[in-house]
Amino acid sequence: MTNPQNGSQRVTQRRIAELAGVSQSTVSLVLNGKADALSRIPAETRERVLRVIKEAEYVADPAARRLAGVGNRLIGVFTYEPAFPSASLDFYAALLTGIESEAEQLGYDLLLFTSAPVSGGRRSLFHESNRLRLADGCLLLGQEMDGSELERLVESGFPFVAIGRRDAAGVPYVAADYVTGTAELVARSWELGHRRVALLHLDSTGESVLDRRAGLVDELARRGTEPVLLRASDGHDLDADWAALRDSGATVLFVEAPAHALAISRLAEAEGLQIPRDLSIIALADPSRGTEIGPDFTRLSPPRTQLGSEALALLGRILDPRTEVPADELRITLPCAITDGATLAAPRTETTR
Amino acid sequence: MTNPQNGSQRVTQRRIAELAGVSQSTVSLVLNGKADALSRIPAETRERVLRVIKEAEYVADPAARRLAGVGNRLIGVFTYEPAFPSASLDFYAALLTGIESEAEQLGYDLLLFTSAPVSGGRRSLFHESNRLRLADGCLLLGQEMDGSELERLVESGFPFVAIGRRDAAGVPYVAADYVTGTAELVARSWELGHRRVALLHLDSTGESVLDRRAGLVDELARRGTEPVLLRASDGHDLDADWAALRDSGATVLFVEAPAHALAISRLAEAEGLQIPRDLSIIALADPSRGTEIGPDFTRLSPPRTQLGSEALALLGRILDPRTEVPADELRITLPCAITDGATLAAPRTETTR
DNA sequence: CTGAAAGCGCTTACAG
DNA sequence: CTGAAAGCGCTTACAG
Repeated sequence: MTNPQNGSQRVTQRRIAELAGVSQSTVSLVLNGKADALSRIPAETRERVLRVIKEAEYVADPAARRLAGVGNRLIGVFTYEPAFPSASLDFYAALLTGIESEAEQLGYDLLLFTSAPVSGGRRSLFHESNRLRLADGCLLLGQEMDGSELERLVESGFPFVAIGRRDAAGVPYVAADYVTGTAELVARSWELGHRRVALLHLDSTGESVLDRRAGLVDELARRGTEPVLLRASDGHDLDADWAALRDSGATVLFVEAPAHALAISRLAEAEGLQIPRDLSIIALADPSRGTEIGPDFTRLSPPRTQLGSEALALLGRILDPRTEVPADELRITLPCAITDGATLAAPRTETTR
Repeated sequence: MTNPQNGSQRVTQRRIAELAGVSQSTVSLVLNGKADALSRIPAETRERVLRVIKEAEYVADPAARRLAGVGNRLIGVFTYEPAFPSASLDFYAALLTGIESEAEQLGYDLLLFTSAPVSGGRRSLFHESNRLRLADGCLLLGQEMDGSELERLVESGFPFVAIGRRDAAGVPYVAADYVTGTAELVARSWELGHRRVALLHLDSTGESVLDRRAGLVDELARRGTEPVLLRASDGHDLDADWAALRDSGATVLFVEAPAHALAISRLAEAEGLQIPRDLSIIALADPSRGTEIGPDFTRLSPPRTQLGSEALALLGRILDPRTEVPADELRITLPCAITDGATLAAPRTETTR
């Protein structure tokens, strides 16, 4: 079998140079020369070189280019969790759709860091920083990212953009505005008469989790009250979740994970409650496509595809030597849509406002 | 913004060498040396170097390694159609799941060629051959591949594996056995009493399409008959498909694309037919997850995740300098499962065998 | 036991 | 107008 060591007889610039009767540097110039340098090469020579390049089907070795100091139009994509197993696919698929289409637009290839050792279900960024460097820049995807790791990446000067808001200083990102979206849903509930609001949030200190919680808590605070239940849950102890919920006397329940919302709604119905007549439930993300069919949740719909494409577009601008991206454009926040579903209605006990 | 030209002050082997008080080549040796070369370096020196490497968080530049002639544990993934738009996602997702998990196992990163110009809905492989070379080897995914392009790739010596059977000489692949799977479904229909068999196949000369058709035609031939309808259709003119089907008098219809099967079943029901009482329908692939809910088709279930992981495993073996893959192991065929659904039953008109 | 040196294929000042 | 040369950061014979 061919081995990668000796790429058969790879066509190089030197070979092209021989064939065209010029020096290797002239070949390189014809390929990459800036306009002013190029203009000094007679059109005839240039065309001859180009013709030979075409005939020989020559293409520059990207590793050599990279080593010589130029970009390769290669964007790294680092996912903190494996992307394709169906569990995560629904989270990543829409992001990747946006990233891929933008990559096509901008002429970038994508480097997926799939080799990074997974410990505790998550990939470690810096064990992989070597591979990172193969790319011109990198996109970071994941619910939670280590702040000090991010700061170290910033410091290293390696160009990157995170998807999702990040506290760490100097981190460029494209994020959904969960605060406003959640607050808006709280406001809608309030207007329907809900006063007892509960939140089941993910057991994580990721910024997006904090944002959704802050959106809810702050909006209630503005109206002079606070949630009757704020509970971190990974959805593994549904009975405990349900008990806590019932004790709280909440009339509307916000649940961060759609699958979790579905499970809770099943539990509620098993106890004879009707949704939304007896209990309103709001999900803070779109359900995954592969999920069991459940109620059509009233919910937050983050613009995932757009997050992906905008993140790559931003990275593209950062990488473009011709543009200097103003600091205030390094952090982009996109509005979060609200999808009207069938699980939010006026509370039974407080219909009389 | 930092530009990729000057990786800030990247730590290099030279720097490590200075810090450890050894030469740069010793650093490299400690990092990559074969056992016998290494054994000549005193354990003390080795440990000192390793300690400095760790402290300085040094990682080798992959571009330089690649240029110096070693692999980068980088596998290219070339999809003839964009992978993530939801239309193709269901085709690619399972493959990518298998590929990703195997990549993790083997310690490979994945290079997605997303920049290749798309013309006529398909990417051109050789316009991209440059980028191909960045990877140690490449996986080719797509329904249809240009035979001469494949042969050229074989000839170039670049290591690759196609997913799906390919006629072109010398092409290593991992494929599902559509012939046997389809034949088995024909046999089942036959045993139920079906004698008038129709096939609506994709309008493509891709090997997998030909295989499914051959499986059906040959199995019928073995039983001394032939299909009453063999129709290429891309599903755009359903009425014509339906008319042809009705004229054929078929009692069982094989449809290659699940979405197409769904559309036809709708049409049949609209005309008052019951499935499978009045017409059996068999799909030759699993429906995509995102699709509308339809009948639970009796169908072929190609082992897509396994195809992905086996393809990468095979490529891994091809790339491994320590192993020589025997020629007869360069083409792997995996059995195609059959999923019992609710759309195959004995024909009404021929229940009396 | 360890280092100096060549070479991988490029790009880019710098000479002529 | 075009070429020789240095350099990118590595690996790997080859000297000592």
